[in-house]
Amino acid sequence: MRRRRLEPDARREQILSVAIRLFGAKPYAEVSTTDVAREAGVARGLVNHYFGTKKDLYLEVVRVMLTVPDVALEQLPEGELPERASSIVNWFLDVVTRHSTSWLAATGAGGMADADVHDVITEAVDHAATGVLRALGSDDPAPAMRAMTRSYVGLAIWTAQEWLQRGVLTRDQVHALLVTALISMVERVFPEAL
Amino acid sequence: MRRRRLEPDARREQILSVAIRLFGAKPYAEVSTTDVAREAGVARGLVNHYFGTKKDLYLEVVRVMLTVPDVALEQLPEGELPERASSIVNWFLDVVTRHSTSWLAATGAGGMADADVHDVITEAVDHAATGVLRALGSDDPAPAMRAMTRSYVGLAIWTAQEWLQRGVLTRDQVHALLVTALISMVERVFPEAL
DNA sequence: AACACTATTGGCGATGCGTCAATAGGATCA
DNA sequence: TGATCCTATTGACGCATCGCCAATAGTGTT
Repeated sequence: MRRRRLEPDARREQILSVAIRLFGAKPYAEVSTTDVAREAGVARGLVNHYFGTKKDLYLEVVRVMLTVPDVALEQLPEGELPERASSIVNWFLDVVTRHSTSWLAATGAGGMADADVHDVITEAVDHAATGVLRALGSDDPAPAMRAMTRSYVGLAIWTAQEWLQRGVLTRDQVHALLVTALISMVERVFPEAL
Repeated sequence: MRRRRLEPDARREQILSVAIRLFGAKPYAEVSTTDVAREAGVARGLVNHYFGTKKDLYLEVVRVMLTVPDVALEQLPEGELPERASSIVNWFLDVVTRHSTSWLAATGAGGMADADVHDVITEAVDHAATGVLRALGSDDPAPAMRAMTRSYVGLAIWTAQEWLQRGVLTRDQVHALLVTALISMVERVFPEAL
């Protein structure tokens, strides 16, 4: 058996891409490190060598899955609340649509839901909440306001899953629901909560 | 070793209660069938005999965890929308508070998030959505309306977790957020979505 | 007291994971 | 070009868990 020797970065990247594909297609428990190694054309021990434990590898995969280019977040329209809400929701739906499969795998069924994974997802949600708050013009919100925004992001995630997995709602309906919910939250809840 | 012989129902019940306790305290992967058997004072093979595979046992556990006495759902106040919304939210928060640990384990971190488990949770969410819709006086809603209500239940679950795990929000704030969101949804989204 | 029914046991085989000493690819240098 | 060194890579060992099934032993019945 002829073996090929790669730069550590390249090998790591290759194994990671295989893992992303497999964990995106099947749930955690149904993907063995043997599978990853075989598809990468590599000994199983090498996977452990680069990523430590299997859970560590999965955490890396989830991190990549949830990492999202937030360039678009920097250049949001200046208009009134409805315009800003609409555009941030559109941005979110675009992201989810583009990475739908891996995104569903990371947040919904197919994951692992252990404590560490939960932390990674929580961090991503918090990041998204920051983006939403910034889009609303609030750069340094009160803790309660930030917490409620995290809940809103949860609604967005949940609704996106409902949309993509069940197919009952149209994108326009999802958009309307999320925009309305966001505006209502800002107008009716935030003023009283602070 | 003296062994005790029980009625199948009793033995099954006993093992199940042990499993509920363990799966409520530790995530799926960290609970072995050996643990369950040991704590139940029983051979490991017996667990398989009564519940089949480990996942089957876990599914049974999640079902029990999510099963909720919906007697209170039958007798909801007759008042206007705000009153009805407030009482259904209160009912939900009461349930979550009472079964908080097992409830968090079933819906959030600590679970397994495989496809079958996801189905069980989805079913429970759908059941809760039915309750909400009934509280709103809608017994046979359009599919889109039902789907949006499922999303709302998702918001409620997410917010409850935010509340119980992070402790940033107070119960009153959670209540206000959920009631407002529900009313907004009914008033602003449902009329246009149908 | 002997029997029959079946709840219960304990061990077998398979699979997956983490680790580590041994191996060999390939760049460097004489 | 051929010897040498560094380290990327391998393969196997030990351990844990799981599903399965034939053997065993409670317990009510005759």
